[in-house]
Amino acid sequence: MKNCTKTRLALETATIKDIAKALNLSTSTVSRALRGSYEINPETKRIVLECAEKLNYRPNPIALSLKENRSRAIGVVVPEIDNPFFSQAINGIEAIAYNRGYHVVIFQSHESYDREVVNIQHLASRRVDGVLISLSGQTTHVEHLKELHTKGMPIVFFDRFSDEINTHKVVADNYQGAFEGTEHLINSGKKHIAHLAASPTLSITRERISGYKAALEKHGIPYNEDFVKYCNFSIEDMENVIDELLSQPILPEAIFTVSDRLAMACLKILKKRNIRIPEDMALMGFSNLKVAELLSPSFTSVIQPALEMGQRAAELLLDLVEKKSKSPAYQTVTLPTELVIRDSTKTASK
Amino acid sequence: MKNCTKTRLALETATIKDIAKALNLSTSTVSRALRGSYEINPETKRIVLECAEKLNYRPNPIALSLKENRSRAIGVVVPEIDNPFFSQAINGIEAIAYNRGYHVVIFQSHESYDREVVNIQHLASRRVDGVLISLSGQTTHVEHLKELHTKGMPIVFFDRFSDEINTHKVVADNYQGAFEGTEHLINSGKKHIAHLAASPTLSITRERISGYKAALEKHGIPYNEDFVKYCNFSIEDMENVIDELLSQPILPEAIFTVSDRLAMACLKILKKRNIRIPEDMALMGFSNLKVAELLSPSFTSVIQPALEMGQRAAELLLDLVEKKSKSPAYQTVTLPTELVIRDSTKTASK
DNA sequence: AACGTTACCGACAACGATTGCGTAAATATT
DNA sequence: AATATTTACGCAATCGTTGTCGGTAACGTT
Repeated sequence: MKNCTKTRLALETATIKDIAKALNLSTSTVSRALRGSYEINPETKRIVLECAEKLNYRPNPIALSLKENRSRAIGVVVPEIDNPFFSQAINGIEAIAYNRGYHVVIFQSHESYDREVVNIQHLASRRVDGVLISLSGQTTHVEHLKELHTKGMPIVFFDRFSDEINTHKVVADNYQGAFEGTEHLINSGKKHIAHLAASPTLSITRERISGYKAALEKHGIPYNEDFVKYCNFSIEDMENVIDELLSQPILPEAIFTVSDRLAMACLKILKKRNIRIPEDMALMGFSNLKVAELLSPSFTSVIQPALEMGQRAAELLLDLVEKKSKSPAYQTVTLPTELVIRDSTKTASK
Repeated sequence: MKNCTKTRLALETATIKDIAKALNLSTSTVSRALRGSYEINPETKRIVLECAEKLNYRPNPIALSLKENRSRAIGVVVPEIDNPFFSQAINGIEAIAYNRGYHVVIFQSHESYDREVVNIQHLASRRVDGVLISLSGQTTHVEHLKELHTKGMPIVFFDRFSDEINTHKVVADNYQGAFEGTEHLINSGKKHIAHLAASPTLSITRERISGYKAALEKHGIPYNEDFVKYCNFSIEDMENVIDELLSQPILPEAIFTVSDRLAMACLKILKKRNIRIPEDMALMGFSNLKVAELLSPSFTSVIQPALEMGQRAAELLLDLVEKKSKSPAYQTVTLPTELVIRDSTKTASK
């Protein structure tokens, strides 16, 4: 009967015990009443519900997590939040997670392998129910993930994956996107087409180069490896590589960049050098910039469905998390890209 | 001695109990050994540490959370992740949280009051240790936050705050930024300057309008309320409002937009109408777009230190979280903005 | 009247970790 | 030698919740 006024450090929330005490019931009964168990008197239920309402009772998810050995949270590891592609993907992830009752815990690898490993360790010890990850540009081996995966942690890759782990993957059709993009440049009359690639260790890089090569081959244009430049993600490195490309004996007529940041760096340097786009040099990108059409000149892009990729990946992950049956029917979802042609590749010989 | 092979649903992780069993010790001893308690035999410690290492023991943060009534996670509520300002801010938040041992749980309000309320409820029941929030454009009252706050939940506002809650706030110097921006337009020879504002309920909106008015007043330009337009955040609404502004009897010579999305929408519409920038109309924004300089024309902006705002806010929040003393010396941190002048406001009469 | 059914509810253990308290043995003190 | 102290560890409670088991009524059945 005595109302205990315990002062906790943080916010005090009513527990099932408080309700039990107030109503002179056992915690078991209260628990069952709250979950609507059939073996509780409807009248008792009513009273319990009423009291719970009055005390503003909220079940403690931490206690539940401990009991059920699940956290109802998923971890997301991306190279950089502040990158339109990833922030759009996270938007999609959050949407799905949200209405399936999960929370999203964010980690950034900053394109660093070491950070990625630490992130994974955190996620593991955090007991998230599953992991969505897009690999860092530095990542060449995935033992850290493999260990987690064999231990039973559901993992789904999106965009940047590794073949060494057999699980769901959600990717854009990088090959086709690069093929169409390159073909568009070719159809615009360009023969010397450079390809500014990201880290050579990434799956997306390889796929896009394949598409690029295939388009060249289809149109009988010889492949020139001097026209393909890789770079990691530091600003200086990007600018150096681009400078290097533009200082070659044979200047390309077109540059196909495969990331937003590369595209921006490239545009900046070209402008600085007073190279006219698209007259002197056509430019296009694998881009998720919403402002692409407002750039100067408006930017031709192969657009990836970032939001949808996030959604699909989250759905697949949560299916894995909630699936009791160990059905390893792992699939690779390939989403179509879209080529949007704008001014940066407009052919002069119109 | 018997090695129990319990098969849990998810990943099996060694617990303190497993170590105790393997070493024929009590869990208390193991626990103390792991924390390096002075009252444990150094030799015993060694053995325990060794065994923990071998079993790849990781303390269960959920169990700790339950015991200590804290989660070592902070909740972040933003209107939209996929918005450069907020993704940059989250970047800063994640950086600080990361190296202070906290995790970041993300929520989006999508500029909806209802979503924001639900988010707050989730955060509360999730038992995060603190909340960082930037209010939604629809939010006019903050009872949901006030309740949480009076219950003891540390809350720190960044960018969009409410005066009704007495706590730390981290904001950009919106007044000064708007003042300088407006003055720049005036100095460029413009007299009819429109101000495209966000939701009138937001603190940032009021502050910026104040700065705008003050600049007008300083230069003896009468305030014309037809030149100030508010809009919420739906694309249609934005375009309607802009269309409306551009269809007035007196066309402004310059538009000062106060968000990235508004600036983009505005730029788009002006281009569609073949209104030349800056000849027919100067344009500038309160922007965090990294590509602002690459837009067509390059975009004059008042830049907010988004990353730093996130960092400062996270620091203040974690200080609150970890502070034992209830010292309500709440402060409002105002970070300076920076006016970057580019082509979109270049004066023709140079 | 004796038994079996239901309906309803409580005690207890468990999830993983920490901690106050107790206590045995080993050592030190007188 | 008797006592006091230290060393090193175990027991049990705790955090909030749920599952298992069990129990007690009230009722119906023979």
